[in-house]
Amino acid sequence: MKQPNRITISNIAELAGVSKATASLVLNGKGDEYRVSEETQQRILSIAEEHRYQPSFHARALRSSRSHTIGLVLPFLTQFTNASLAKELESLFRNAGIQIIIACSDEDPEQEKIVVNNLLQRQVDGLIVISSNTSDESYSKIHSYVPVVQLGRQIGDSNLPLIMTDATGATANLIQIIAQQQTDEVYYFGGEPMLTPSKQRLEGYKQGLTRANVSVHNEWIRQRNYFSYSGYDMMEEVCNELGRPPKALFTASFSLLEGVLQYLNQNPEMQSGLQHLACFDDHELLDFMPLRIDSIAQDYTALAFNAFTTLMALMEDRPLPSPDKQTIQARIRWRHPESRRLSKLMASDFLHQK
Amino acid sequence: MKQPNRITISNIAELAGVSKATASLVLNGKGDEYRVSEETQQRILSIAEEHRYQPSFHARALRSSRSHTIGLVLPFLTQFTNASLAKELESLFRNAGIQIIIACSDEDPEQEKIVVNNLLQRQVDGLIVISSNTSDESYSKIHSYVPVVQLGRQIGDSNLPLIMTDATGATANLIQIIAQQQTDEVYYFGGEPMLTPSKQRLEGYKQGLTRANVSVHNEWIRQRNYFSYSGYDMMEEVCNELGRPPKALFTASFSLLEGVLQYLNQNPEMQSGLQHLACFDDHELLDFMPLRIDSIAQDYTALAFNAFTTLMALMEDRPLPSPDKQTIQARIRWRHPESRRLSKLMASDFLHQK
DNA sequence: TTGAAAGCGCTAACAA
DNA sequence: TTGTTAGCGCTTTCAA
Repeated sequence: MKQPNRITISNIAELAGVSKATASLVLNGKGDEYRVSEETQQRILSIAEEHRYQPSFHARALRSSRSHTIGLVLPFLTQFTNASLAKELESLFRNAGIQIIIACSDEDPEQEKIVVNNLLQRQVDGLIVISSNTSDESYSKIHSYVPVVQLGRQIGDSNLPLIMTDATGATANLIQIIAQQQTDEVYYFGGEPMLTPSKQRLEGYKQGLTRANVSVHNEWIRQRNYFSYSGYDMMEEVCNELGRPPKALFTASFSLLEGVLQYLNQNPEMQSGLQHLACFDDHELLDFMPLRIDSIAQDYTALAFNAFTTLMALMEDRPLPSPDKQTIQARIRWRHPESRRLSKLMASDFLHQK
Repeated sequence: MKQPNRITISNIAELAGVSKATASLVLNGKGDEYRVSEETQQRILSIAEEHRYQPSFHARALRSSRSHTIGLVLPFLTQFTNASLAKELESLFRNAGIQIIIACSDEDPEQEKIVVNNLLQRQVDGLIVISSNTSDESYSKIHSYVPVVQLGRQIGDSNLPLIMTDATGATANLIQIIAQQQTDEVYYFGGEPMLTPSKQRLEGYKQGLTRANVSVHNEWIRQRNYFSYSGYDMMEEVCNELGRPPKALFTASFSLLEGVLQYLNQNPEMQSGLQHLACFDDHELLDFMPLRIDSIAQDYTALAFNAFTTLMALMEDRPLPSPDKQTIQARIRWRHPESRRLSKLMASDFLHQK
């Protein structure tokens, strides 16, 4: 399967009776700048069009050491959050003439190293990472020659540019409302405790309880990893311990919620008594669930857009349009009728105070 | 943001006191073949390792006109089906040393043309397309120099290699069981009628009705496009016409089902009377829905794997491992208790006949 | 057993 | 206003 005889800039130049250099200038829109005569320009352009000239990407990349390609590293493409971010980014960068290469780490730091290396070998001009690492050591090195932007998750306490959701704030607001209704107990199921989003969500949970005057019980807090089976396992564990389901439960991710739902589906007797179920991240289908699950919806468009502008600025050596660390507000989707009522109440209280 | 002084093969050669050519040979594992002395080989290899030599991707691509990159064109990354396929393909190709570039067409043939052009410009070595086109004209041309594999959807009656789900068979089986329970009416909501999967699903629907001795009523069949709002609109339309919901309804995609569910959520009075709801494509969350929705689960792993082996064979000019057109069986997820009972009955009948 | 040299397609100094 | 030239980093004859 061999390439057809690609038409090169030399061919075009020859056909137009000019030199490669002139052709290159014109084809790159620098014709006027270098004062190539209008007539020559037209000739070159029309010949190029006629022959459907397409500059060779790799030649250009080799020459200019810019590949017009960036890498996006993420754990799983099948997680709705990641797919949404990828989709938004893909379209933003494509419109800017930049291809984005998606690489999956499967939430595995080793794998992540491999795929990042791969991307660097391809001379990506920039990197957006939703990292599974807890140390930014390697990324800091990389950042010294290829800009790196952290999206959605902070790697340890990295100083690299970061765009993420205000998880603490949103979680605190959500938990506060739930804890006001369910002062006896509010359980928390989380993923890898070392990941920054986990810390923030847990912090938000604690703040929420405190604001509702409910003291934090450590036995309410369970953390494992973000795979859905962990949600299942933790739910099973708690239900067995209590001999009943928890009265209120917040899961720090949608995947964990799926595990919990699976458990409930297999053990329907555990559904009654579970008064409040809520989770971080949102899905349209939650609107049609019998359980009224409150959820936190991240703003993918804003997250992607800010990551885009930040990386573009870095790649073009422009000053950053906004601070290094950017926090995007999330929106809480109230589905539980009582939660909805209370949240409205609180909002109006807030207005009155003003 | 400039690249660090990349270490090139010339550097390595110089440090090892050999020529670029020798270094290249050794670094590409052709040392023995060309009988480079063991000692020289070791020297070159260890120096390369020490300096973490990484060959320049673009130089190599320029020289060999193979980019070790393939393109994957799909409508939306946020659709679970596409994300699942992309994920499987990404890992298969990565393990084979090939990067995959994902490009979204947003289900728009014009956009698709643009992104495909983009990919070709990057000299992808192959193309996997989940196309929104109805004519394979341009792909046929492309296929003459870059192999193209159709995945999940056939473009018109294209002869290009094709891997897809046996939608007709699965849909027929599903509909047959439903129609046996609900002989009065079984509605069908579909997407773009010109797309092959639409035709196959509709064909399966008709076969299923026929097998159940229910005659096809054209007013049961509505087709628009695959966006979820169309599901909503069609549902609204039918409910208004009938003054009640249809007794049984099959949607040709998950997205259409979402629209239907949204309508039902906003018009809860229309939920009673809707005895059977089923759809093409599956989602874990359906297990937790109050409505027992039967669904058809495609086998993403098999689809991706076959697309992978087929494209690899084409790229390496090997004979195809399997026929040009490959059909993958789907699995029906019975959730409605009566459907489940009937389907088991039928399976055992089938065994008895044997 | 190794090296010299050509060239993939492109851009950008520098000349003319 | 346009052309000449020198590489970017690599592979691959061909020659030694």
